[in-house]
Amino acid sequence: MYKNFLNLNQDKQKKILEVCIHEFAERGYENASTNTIIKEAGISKGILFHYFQNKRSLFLYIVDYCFQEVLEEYKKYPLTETGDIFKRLIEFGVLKLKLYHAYPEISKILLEALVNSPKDLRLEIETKYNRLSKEFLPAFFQEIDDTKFRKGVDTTKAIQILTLFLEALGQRYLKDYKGKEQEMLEDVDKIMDEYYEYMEILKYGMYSS
Amino acid sequence: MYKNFLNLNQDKQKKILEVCIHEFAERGYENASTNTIIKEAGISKGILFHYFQNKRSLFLYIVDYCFQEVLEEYKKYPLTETGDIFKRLIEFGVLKLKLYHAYPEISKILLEALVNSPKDLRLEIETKYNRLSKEFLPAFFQEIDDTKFRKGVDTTKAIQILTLFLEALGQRYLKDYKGKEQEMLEDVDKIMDEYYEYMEILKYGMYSS
Amino acid sequence: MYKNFLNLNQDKQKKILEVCIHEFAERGYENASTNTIIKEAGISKGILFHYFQNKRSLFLYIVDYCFQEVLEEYKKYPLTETGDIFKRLIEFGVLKLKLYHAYPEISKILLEALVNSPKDLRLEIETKYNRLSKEFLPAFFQEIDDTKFRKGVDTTKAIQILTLFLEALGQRYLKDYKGKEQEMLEDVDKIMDEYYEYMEILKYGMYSS
Amino acid sequence: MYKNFLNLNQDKQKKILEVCIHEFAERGYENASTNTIIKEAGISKGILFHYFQNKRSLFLYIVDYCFQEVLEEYKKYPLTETGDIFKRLIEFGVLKLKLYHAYPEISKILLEALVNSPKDLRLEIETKYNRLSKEFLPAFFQEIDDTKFRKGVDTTKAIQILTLFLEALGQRYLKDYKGKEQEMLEDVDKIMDEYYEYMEILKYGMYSS
DNA sequence: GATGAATGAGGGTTCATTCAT
DNA sequence: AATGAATGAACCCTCATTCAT
Repeated sequence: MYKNFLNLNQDKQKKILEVCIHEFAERGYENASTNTIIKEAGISKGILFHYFQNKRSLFLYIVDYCFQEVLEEYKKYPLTETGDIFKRLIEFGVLKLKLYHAYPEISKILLEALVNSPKDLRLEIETKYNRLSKEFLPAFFQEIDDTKFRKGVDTTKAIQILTLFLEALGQRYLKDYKGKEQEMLEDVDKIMDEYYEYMEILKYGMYSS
Repeated sequence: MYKNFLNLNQDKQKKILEVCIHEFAERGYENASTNTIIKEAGISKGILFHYFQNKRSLFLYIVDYCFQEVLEEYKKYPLTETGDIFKRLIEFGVLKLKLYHAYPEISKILLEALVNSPKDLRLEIETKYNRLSKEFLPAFFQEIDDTKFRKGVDTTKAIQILTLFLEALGQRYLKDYKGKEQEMLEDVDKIMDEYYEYMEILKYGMYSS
Repeated sequence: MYKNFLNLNQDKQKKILEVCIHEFAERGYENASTNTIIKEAGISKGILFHYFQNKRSLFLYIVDYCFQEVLEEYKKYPLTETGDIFKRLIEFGVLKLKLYHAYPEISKILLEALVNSPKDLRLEIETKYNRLSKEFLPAFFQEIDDTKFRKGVDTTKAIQILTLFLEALGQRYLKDYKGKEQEMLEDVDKIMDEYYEYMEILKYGMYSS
Repeated sequence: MYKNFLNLNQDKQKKILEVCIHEFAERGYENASTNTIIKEAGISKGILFHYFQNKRSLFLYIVDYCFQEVLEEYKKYPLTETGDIFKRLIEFGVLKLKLYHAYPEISKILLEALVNSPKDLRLEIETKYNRLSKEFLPAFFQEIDDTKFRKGVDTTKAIQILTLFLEALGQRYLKDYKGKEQEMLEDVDKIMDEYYEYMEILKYGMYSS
């Protein structure tokens, strides 16, 4: 598939990837211009289409690459809080936000690949996403100590709530800090405090004591 | 402004609106093609721009139309639960979900108009949105009985949690039922039950008794 | 030909003519927009093309009208200096400039009709121009007292020189005062003085004493 | 800048230049059609804009090219008469006329580029023109022996007259010989004689003896 | 006579993709 | 492997002109 590209030396690959990520992040799939890409990567029209058959497959490659990239980052920071789901979720939420802001372009591509691309692309990417998250997420919750939940609380439901809520909260932060990545990093402590406050309320509703 | 269009007989208006909504929903503002629109609506290039001066103003009209459309639907279903915020939110969440599924394209346009359009368009739409939601939302929360919250719970924060959570839950349902609008309507009771279960947990964490 | 238009009451005719003159003067034949014309004249698309079959013939009508208009103006100011060609030419030159500036749009149309229009239009207008100027110009020089020229000076040639020179001088003034019609009218005396200076030199070369 | 175009082989460049010159000369900047150009040059839409970024810059290139072309022609015929301004002007006038007729389209473009183009284009071209004419024109008059003028004659005014007159005369010849370039070249001697006659009259009015 | 809705060709420009070199 | 010249469809939009009313 992409072997022509993968045979390139690392530096050139890196350069091209960076340019593509930048362009796709900034302008979205359809508006991204292969012309801009080759100009900024300093490569020729022909060779781009030699590496990646067409724009579509180039984009799929980039999305995949971004995926792997963030996954590896996630793996670099193993979550320490194992027993207490609330603490773990806060850790996870903050990590996510940090990664969003450490790799804003990669994050933007991943977020928007599922929203702004043409239908067929969207579908293709969606299936990959789903496959991956099915492998990844269960591991996250497997060591949870579910004896702490109060009776009458369906643990799965509770986790659902927490996950969904954190997802939504994360997105709200993302929106609020859009274009102010630096500020966000400075506010990490404040954000974590907020996470805690919210979690405290939820915890009260779920835990037994 | 749009009088040329509004003078048209209802059938033709409907047809054109449907085509535009479909195109803008599927491809977004920038990638929507006026060529596709005229082809599918069976009208000429010239007349489209006779009705709506340009693509931009066509889009604004469509967004406005979508707005009115959902607003009217909302008004059709006045929320009955007044005192208990949890019940009211459930009602609201389910209503929202129903509307999402009854008008998936309209909903998509409204959701993405504020996210994926070029900056200037976004700003123009945002101001309209804000004006409307300032009229609409306060009424929603004004009669809430906040004595019911337990001490130590910041009412605003609590409402934030509920709103965010419902938003996220709604989106998950949306995703799950994508393309299966009928099933969704049949499952409304099941969904409401789920809403209740989730809410019960949250309520426990927030209410005093 | 234009009888539909000519049957209109004078006010309506006037209004339409003014609008057309303005549009054609400002934007030239090809860039002039019949849309703009009907909008500003407050008439309908259909009726404009009912009066004048098409844009081409509308333009020809306007050019003709402009022609008649300036010709009439010329006739209003019969040149007083009869014997002395130099004085008459100065009078004529200044009159011309005044008319250019009294009717800048009409003048612009006439000037540019012969330069900026499509080839076939240009040719058609040119023939009319030539026919008219052949009737008009000889009268201008018929009462010239040619005994004043010094021997060896071909009177016809001399008049050619003067005519050409004045033409060129007039155009230079036109260019210099482009967009500053008011200033020009204020400078009329200064301009006449310049005309005199130039003429004095030429006169010295042509007259006998 | 125009390197894509300049890398073309001479024949193709020539062909495209000719077509562009023809189109711009005949229809002016705004009404010239890039569609017509590509059709007549037998090239594709894409490649025209690959050579020249856009219509504007294509036009600027063409104007520049025309400029260089006539300048080179001027240089081929160095003016021999140095002291006597009259003789020199005749030489110059005739040369100009010859060039007008040898390159009617190029001449038309240069003449009208400064008159009929949109304002911003005009300004850009004007600055280039001025820069060039400031290098070129002074040389033309610098060796003039102005002691020959009779007292009371303002040398500058005199030269103004001569220049303006020649300009006007040239334009009349141009008009007379329009479409009959061959005849004109055959009549060069007759024309020069006429120039002489005219000049003789003017000289008499300006020179002292 | 008078309207203005409707047409569709044409405007300049950008684009992903191909292919001879 | 690598280049970039070349293609032509597609982009939004404007236009003179027609014709049913």
